[in-house]
Amino acid sequence: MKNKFLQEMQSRGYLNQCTDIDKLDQICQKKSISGYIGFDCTASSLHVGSLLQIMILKLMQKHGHRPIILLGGGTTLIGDPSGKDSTRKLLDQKDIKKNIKSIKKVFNIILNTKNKKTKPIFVDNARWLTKLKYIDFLRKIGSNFTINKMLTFDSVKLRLEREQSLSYMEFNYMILQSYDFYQLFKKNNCVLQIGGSDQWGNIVNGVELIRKILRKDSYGLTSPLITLASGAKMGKTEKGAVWLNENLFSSYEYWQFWRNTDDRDVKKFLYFFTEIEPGNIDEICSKEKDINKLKILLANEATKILHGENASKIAEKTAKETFEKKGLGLDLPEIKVKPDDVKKGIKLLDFLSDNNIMSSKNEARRAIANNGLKINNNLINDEKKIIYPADFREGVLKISHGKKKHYQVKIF
RNA sequence: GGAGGGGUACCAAAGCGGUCAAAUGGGGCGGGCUGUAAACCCGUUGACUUCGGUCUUCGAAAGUUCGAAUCUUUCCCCCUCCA
Repeated sequence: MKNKFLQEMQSRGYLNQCTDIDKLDQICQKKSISGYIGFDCTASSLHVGSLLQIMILKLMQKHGHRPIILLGGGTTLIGDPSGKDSTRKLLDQKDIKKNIKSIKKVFNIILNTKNKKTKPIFVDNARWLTKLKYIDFLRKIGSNFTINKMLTFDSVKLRLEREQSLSYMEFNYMILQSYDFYQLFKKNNCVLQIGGSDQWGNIVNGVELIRKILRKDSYGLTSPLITLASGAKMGKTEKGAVWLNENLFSSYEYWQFWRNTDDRDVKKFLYFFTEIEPGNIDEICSKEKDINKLKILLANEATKILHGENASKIAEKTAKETFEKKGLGLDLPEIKVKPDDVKKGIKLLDFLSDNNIMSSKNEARRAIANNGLKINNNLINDEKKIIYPADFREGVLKISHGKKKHYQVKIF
C-alpha cells in the first residue's frame, strides 16, 4: 500500500475488508476522492458504536479526501436488518427529520468544516428514495438482483436461520442501500462506500449494481467489528448507550466512559479513538507502565475530539477532585434545591427518586440497605433520613451512589 | 386456508389450580478485594409502605372457582409443516 490514507487506516486497525484494495490504493494516490458512510437515524443521537466510522471520515479529511455523510432518512423508514434479531419499530418522517438535525451537530463538531476541499457533504436519501416509482424501480434496479443471491447474505441468512421473521420490507433494505451508492456515485462522484463489517453485504451489492448499470468501478471497504475484552457490545454502559450528543451524555460522563475502559482495550482504543499518531502509540504504551495514566490519556484525547480541549480538562480535573481527593468536582451533575424546601427538610427517599438518582423509592431503599449511598462521604444507614441545611457545606452537598456516581446538590 | 407448537419479569427459560412477586441462568445495581481495571466472592433485582402489610404483573378480554401464570371461551401475535 502506497497511499497515506489507506496506510493509516491499516495501522490504526480501521481496515477489515475491501473490494479491491490495490485499485483503491492507486486511485487514492492519484487524486482526492469522495467516500460515504451511511448512518442510521433511529435515535436523536449516534452513540460510540458509530464513533469508529466518524473517525474514519475524519481520517479521510486528514489525507485530503472528502467525506459524504448519508443520513438515511429514507432507509431509516425501512430499518436495516443487518445484525439485528428483530424488526425495529417504525419511525415516522417527522421524527426522522428531527433526528437527522440533531445527529448532524456531532459531525459538524468532530469533522473539519473549514477546509473547502474536504468539507463534509450531508445527503439524505429520503430525497430520492421517497420518490421512487415501484414498477420503474423493480424493472431498472430490482432486475439486477437475484433472490438466490440475496438469500446468501448474512443479514438475511442469519435472520432466517434463527427462525426470526424478516419482513419483505426489510428484505429490500440492501437493494435500497445499493441504490443509494448508485445515486451518490452518479451525482457526487462518490467512488467509495465505507461501513462496519456488518455492512459488507450491502456494500458489495452497491458496487455490483454500479458495475452492472453504469459499467464503472466503485469500491467498498469495511471496518472491523469492535470487540471488547469483556465480550460486551461497544457503547453500552450501566446506564445505557454512550451518546455522542451532549444533551444526552455530558462531557464529564463521556470522559468517565473512556476512563473506565478495560485494561485490555486501552491500547486498541488509543489507535481507534484518538488522533495520536499511530507511530507514537506503541512508544507511549511501552514507556508508561501505569495503565491508569494511559486511561487518562485516552479519556483526555477522546473527549477532546468530541467536546473540545477545555471540556476535557474540566472533566479530568473533576475526576481528580472526586476520585483522588474525595471532594467535589465542578463537572459533577448538579441538582438544585430551593432554600425553603431545605429548611422544611427534604425526605431523602423522595429526593433520590424525584431527581432520578434512583428510579424508584424502593431502589433507593435497597441502595441504602446495601451500603451504597453516601452523603458527603458518610454512609447513610437510615432510609428515613431528612436533608436539612446542616447537611450542606457552603451551600453544597455531595450525594454518592456506589463508588462512581456522584452528584452535587446546591441550594439556590 | 388446514394441522401442530408457542406467547411468563430487562433477556433466556422453568412453573401448569393455593405454599407464586413467580425457580434457574445471563444482564443490571450495591458491597468486599483492588487500580474508577479484570477475575473472584457476597448481597440485591415490580411499585407503594406507618415494615404490619397494601396494590399491580405471567399476550388481551371475558368466564369457572373460596382461590388462576396455571382450567374454559373468544380475540390478537409469533413459529413449524401442509396448501
